[in-house]
Amino acid sequence: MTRQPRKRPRQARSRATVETLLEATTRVLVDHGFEKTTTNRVAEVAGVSVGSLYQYFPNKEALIGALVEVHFTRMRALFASTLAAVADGPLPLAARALIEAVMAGHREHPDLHRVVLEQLPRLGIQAERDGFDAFAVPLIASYIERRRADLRPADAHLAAWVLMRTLQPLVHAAVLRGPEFFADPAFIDEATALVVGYLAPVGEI
Amino acid sequence: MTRQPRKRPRQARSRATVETLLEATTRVLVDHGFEKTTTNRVAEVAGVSVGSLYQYFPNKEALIGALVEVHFTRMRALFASTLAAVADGPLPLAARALIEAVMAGHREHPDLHRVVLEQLPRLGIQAERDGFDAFAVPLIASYIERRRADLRPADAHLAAWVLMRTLQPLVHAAVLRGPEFFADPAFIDEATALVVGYLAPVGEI
DNA sequence: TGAGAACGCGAGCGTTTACTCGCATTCTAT
DNA sequence: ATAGAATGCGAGTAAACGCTCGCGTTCTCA
Repeated sequence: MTRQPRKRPRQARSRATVETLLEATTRVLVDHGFEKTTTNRVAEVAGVSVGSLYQYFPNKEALIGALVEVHFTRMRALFASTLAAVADGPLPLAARALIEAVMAGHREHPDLHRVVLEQLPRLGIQAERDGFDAFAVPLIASYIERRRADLRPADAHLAAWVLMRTLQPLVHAAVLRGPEFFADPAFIDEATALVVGYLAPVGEI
Repeated sequence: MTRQPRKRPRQARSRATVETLLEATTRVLVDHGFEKTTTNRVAEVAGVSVGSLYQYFPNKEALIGALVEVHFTRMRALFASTLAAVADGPLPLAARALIEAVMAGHREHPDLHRVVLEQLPRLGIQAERDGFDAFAVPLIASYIERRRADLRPADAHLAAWVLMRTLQPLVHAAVLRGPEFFADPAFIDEATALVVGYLAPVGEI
């Protein structure tokens, strides 16, 4: 159940082993899907012994957890820096920039994301995503708070939560739907409209 | 892999068995979670032999699939009838009614939904949800189409898809977050605002 | 250069779990 | 009443898979 490596790699040799194992995990996940991803197969693909695998990853979950951790860490950085950069501009531009940033963060390994995202709940990794929410929601909330006068939502925190729980799956759905859709500018337009329409003061009808 | 029952129950006795098995599946899922739900345990809880279980369900997946099927069937009916009832009224009322209907549909067995929803991808049931989308998206699209003059989206089908992929996870997230949040009227207000803001002509800012 | 730490190995153990099979029991229809 | 269909049984099988353990190899450092 522990997620921490049983042993930290100290020598260059073992750091390379860990690296190779993570790459192999990615490949196996993508090529064979989650079900068929076994520790033995990962080790085999990595050209490493299972025993060595278990020196650095206490269990299978930790292996995939490490991959997920990398993703969320990158997304946190990406999200925070993008928001900081656009926080003072007009809302539509800010929304668009954030959406594009999140999408860019998923464009790198779309097939890996597809497999892992689908299986997130299965892992103890619910916690990881909740962790991302715990990080991002306050950021968005304080953005809304600061512009309270220009925006509709009364409860900034609730609105931020709604946005997270709305955009995240929307982007994921777009990723799952394949690259040609994912890249479609019309999709980004709609996602932006969703955010702006939600935050902006009530329009007509 | 087949999802169809290996044999259809003909006598009252066997129909009762199937019913009992489904109830037991629900209970085991709720009480023990997905991981610990084994066919043997389900049979045991049902007070039925595993052998009998496999007479009517070709595999474990079919067992849970049957449960999911019931849910989606009910949701389709609920969704269609609600939309038909409010299609001619004002948008905010229609949106609210639909959201409330969907939420009502999840209020019945929230703990079951929690377990099953989390694990949907794991099953071959992606298909089931896609089936629901295939059913609901055209309905929404034609609603938008009909009111094209009063609404913003140019591409009705895309807009309908975005709404589906937005609201569904939002409601699910609310379910997962627990009943006290789920019942909160502020949440319904926000979800409604999301839909209305998205569909209505551009507001200010 | 040698001792001890770090690293690597992989056959195989132990457990879990979906699923089968041969036979017993109960129902239906004539 | 009875043949045959439907239903029910549950110990047992087979396969998958996470993970261990004992031992060999390579590195670090004084």
